[in-house]
Amino acid sequence: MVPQAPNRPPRLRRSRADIRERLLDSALVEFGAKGFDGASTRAIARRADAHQPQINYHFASKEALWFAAVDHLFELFGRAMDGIVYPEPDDLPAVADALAEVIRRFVRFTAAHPELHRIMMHEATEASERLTWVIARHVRPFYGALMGVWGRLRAAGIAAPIDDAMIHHVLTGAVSFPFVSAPAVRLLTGTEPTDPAWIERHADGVVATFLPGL
Amino acid sequence: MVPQAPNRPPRLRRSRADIRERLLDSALVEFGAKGFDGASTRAIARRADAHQPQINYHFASKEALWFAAVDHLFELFGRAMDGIVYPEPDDLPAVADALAEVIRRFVRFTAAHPELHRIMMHEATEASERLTWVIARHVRPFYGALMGVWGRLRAAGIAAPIDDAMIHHVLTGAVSFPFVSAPAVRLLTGTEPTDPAWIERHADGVVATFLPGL
DNA sequence: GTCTATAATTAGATAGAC
DNA sequence: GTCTATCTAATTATAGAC
Repeated sequence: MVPQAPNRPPRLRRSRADIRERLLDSALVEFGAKGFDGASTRAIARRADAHQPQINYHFASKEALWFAAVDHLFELFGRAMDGIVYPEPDDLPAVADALAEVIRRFVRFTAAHPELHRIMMHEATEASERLTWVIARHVRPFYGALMGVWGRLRAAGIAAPIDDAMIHHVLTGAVSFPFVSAPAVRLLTGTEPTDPAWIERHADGVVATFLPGL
Repeated sequence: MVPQAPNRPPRLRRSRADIRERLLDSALVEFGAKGFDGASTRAIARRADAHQPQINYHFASKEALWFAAVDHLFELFGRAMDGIVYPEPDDLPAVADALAEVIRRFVRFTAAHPELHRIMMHEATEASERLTWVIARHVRPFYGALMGVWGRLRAAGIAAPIDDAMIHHVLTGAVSFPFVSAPAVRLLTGTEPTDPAWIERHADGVVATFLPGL
């Protein structure tokens, strides 16, 4: 019974203050690529250059890590919408301009952070506590804001003829699917959805299509 | 050493000729809800009222089951498009009518079989052999057909101003996202995406939005 | 707080009785 | 072809040295 095996590799200690943030970023990529069940905590830790048990140390569980990572990402999304000026509801052309700006920022954010809607897509295919939580906490505010103006924009002939109850998901699908499916876009079209010109063309197209009366 | 334990449950034999098809249908639901990695062969077998090893008997592996199930589903999709009359390419109004009919059938099929684009979404978030295979085998033909007419419809002022390289994914996202995310739609809007009236309103909205010059 | 070791569970696949 | 039992590997989580 030797107290220390002779050829055990030396214990490397990699102390870093930002390990929590690195784990959050890594979790977003892995959850976005594989979904909650498909992603493994080992892969998340490896990508963050950490050890698997550190996830249970810095977060309570795999699920707690998921909630923290999604909170973090929606915080970034909210920040991307900062500074939008919401005009008087009766000034419909100004409302349309503001919505166009929201759509453009939505496109750019989704291009920069495809993980958000990748995770939403993975989750939205099946009812779950995680889905209920993310919708109540993060999605409903944006849905409510769009509901408040879409009907009036349609009546004024500015917005495309899509039902109020459907516009949120139709618009979200049109905006985010090319970035969520970026690997498929590359295979199918040979174009690069992270190219800035690609992103702006996509934003122009979506705005012109969904707000044709602008 | 008793040759037969006394209280072992009796061996129930459930022989069914349609077990292969039941496994395919079950696999589509489970792969659609959880993705390839998240779905378990035990859950797939349970839903088909079969035993887990029967998957390895009737199919070579979990992956072979995935390929067979996706092949089966795209076969149904192709059948849903049967009978579409493709007019002369120069008769643009007739081409637009045909495309509108394709979109309507696409909407109805996705409503009836949300598993197809659920599986596509799960797969498209990460490059893989499965993604490469399904795009080359099943997606590219439809992409090619749309490419052939979209530019001319745009030039004629019939189609919405979306780039040729983007229209496939923008349209697919707009059509399928509400059905792929049906659990989210129910939570967020309180409406039911499988309701026939809902489906037709969605089809009308997408056709009018993407083919405004019709 | 980081690390090794491992417990407890579950995964896909296989062997062989029936 | 169906079924029970089981193998091997991978999973999340925990215990305890450092």
